Amino acid sequence: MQENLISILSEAGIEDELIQEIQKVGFPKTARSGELIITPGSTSMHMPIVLEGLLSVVRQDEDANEILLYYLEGGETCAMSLACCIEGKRNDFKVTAEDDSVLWMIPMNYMDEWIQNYRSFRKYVFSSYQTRFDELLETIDSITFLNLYDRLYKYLLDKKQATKSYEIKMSHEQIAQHLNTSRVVVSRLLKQLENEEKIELERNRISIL
Amino acid sequence: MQENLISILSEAGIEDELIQEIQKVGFPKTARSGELIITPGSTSMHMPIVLEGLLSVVRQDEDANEILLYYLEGGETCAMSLACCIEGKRNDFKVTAEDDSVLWMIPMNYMDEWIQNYRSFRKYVFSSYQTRFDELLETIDSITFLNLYDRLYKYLLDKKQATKSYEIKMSHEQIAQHLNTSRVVVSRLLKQLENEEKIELERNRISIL
DNA sequence: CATTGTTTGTAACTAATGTTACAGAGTGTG
DNA sequence: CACACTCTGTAACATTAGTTACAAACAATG
Repeated sequence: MQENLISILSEAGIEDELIQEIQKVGFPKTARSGELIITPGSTSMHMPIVLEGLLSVVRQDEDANEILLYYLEGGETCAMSLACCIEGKRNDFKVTAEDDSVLWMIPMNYMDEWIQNYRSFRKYVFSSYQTRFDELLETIDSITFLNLYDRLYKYLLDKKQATKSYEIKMSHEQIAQHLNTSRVVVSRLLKQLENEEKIELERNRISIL
Repeated sequence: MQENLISILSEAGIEDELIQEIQKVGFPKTARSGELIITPGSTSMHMPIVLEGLLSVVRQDEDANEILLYYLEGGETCAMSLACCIEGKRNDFKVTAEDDSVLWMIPMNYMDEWIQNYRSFRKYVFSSYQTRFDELLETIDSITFLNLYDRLYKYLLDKKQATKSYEIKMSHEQIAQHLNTSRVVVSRLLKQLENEEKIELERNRISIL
């Protein structure tokens, strides 16, 4: 686990001195698949870096309707937590473990200092922001320019890439939530995808062909 | 114009030394209402700061469908240009003057140095990023959770706030483009808003009541 | 293996949004 | 004022997505 952290940080260009500090002040956190990591309305005191597994970041409205914003994969961090903390704002999103995952939690109060003192960390944080920004734009593209059929298929392909597995283990209901639509609609379109031989359907499992 | 720049920057907490440098290496640019400032596919060599007026930032897909992402008002800057430049990527959005506007253009090659040397500038850039991030999220909320009627009304109220005028001088066609829908649909819903006495319609003009 | 809860399939219907077509009103210009 | 052009209103229709309702398949558990 520690090796994982070190390799991730040094690959991101973080210098040894800072890596040691991150090891010292941070701590690991494991989450089982499905576990809620950040809830809307809370205030983040830690910035999580994903060491293993996969997290989903989901936006919610007042009526608890949801939409998937993006995934966080190994090596990535939650720029939004950072922003939330710097500005002292509440989280208005929720983060869930999509797989069994391991995170490295860094207390927020070190952030400002490190951003100031370490060029490499600055770069890491900036580039995280930028990546998230790009992904938000891609999400906007999907909801704006695609119909639900294409959005669903793209969703499946994205998930395939994020999990590096052609098998998606989810119920139609769960998918419907990520796309902010209803289960019946998802079932209908999935069946259509199956008829067109793009996927195969089983209970709690979708195979991408 | 210069006074405007100085007051904006010092209000953002930028120190005098840097303000002077920004004045020295930058230059003003005026744009008439409707003028295109950044086109998709181009590479930005300058970061624009809005001194006067109002810019719109619009996302486009391959078929030239569009959606408004957010406005840039006085004092704000285009974080996306910055990101584009740092990563050397193409712009995949377009920026248009919504009113007659004045910008201060800063050559990109100073950015890295200033971010490194000036705490205040770092903060300014970070906070710009954060503001844009929040606005993207709000845009996602609107597209995802609102029906077109509510989205349109929110669009009008947002525009009212951005221009500080209860009169919106646009054709239905222009509004339809910002919302990625058709003119006929916008006309239909505007008429409904008028019947409910929330707005008044004239040619090329909508009054918010 | 009976019971319960979850998941999926499907039909029938409703609502929202998009499209096509056309008329009439307003504006600018020679 | 005649003409061309843009903008708006509206009807009729098509398509997409959302809803309700129900049955059957499957899984977990005692």
